[in-house]
Amino acid sequence: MKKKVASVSFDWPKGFPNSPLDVESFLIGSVVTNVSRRAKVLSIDLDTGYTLVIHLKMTGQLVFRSPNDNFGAGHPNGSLVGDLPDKSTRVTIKFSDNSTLYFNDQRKFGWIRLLPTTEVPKLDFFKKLGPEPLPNDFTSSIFASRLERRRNSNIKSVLLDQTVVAGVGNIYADESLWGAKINPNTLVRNLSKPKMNNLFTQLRYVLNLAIEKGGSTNSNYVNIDGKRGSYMDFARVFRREGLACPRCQTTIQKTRVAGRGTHFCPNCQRLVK
DNA sequence: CACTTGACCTGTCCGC
DNA sequence: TGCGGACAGGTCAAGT
Repeated sequence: MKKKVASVSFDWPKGFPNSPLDVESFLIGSVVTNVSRRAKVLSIDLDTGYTLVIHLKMTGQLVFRSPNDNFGAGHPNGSLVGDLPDKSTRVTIKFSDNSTLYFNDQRKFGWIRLLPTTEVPKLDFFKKLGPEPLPNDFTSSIFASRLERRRNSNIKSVLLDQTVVAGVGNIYADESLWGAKINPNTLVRNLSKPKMNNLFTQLRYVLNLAIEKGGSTNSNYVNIDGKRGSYMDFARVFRREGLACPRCQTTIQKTRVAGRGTHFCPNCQRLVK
């Protein structure tokens, strides 16, 4: 159904950084023409030639409700998110059919920008962004050559580098390194070609599994219906420190690599120099 | 230039 | 029970 913006409210000036001052007059009356994703960024195109660009960061939520929806916590279809707006709601966009889009963000790291559609690809982030990992034209040799751009860094931080490959975050970095039996501290220059190929396969496996499971609700993440994702139930190392490695039963450890919590099996994922 | 660290924010958990 | 501090994850600015 056609979604036409009827009203916009936001309690939080930083929610629209670098956007036209009069966000409301730009948005009201505009009609959504397309919704897309690139890396961890969402884009909602409008028929006015403007686009809402959204990043949820860690605790952001984008939840859509129709007037008759009842997805509250006590409901059989219960979601992580109850009645909205709640105290983490930063932006509310109401449509002419009385449906509503809520942008919630507990920690306020996320943002929404309103930009001319033609300006979106010119954002520095998009210009530097690496390829999407899942399309068929992304091959293991392309992956390997992009890793080589940072030969002297540890593989964990390179996986997290959005200019190398788009969209890989902390959870799926740890999970794919476990799958490929690679220690997170391994320098890229010490990774053999077979290991890189293995990592390529494991990364795509983990991402596809996560999509199938609706993502990872480590804390706040929910889908557009406000429902949590279940990948964490299938995680093999992430947040499983102190538990047995599913492959060899060795106790999983947690350390810090690239400034992030990092989980690995000290037996399966030995450091190769 | 390549690479690492700190800031951004708030809620939760842990120890005293 | 209260309170301080560590911690969580994604990106960018600032530092080495």
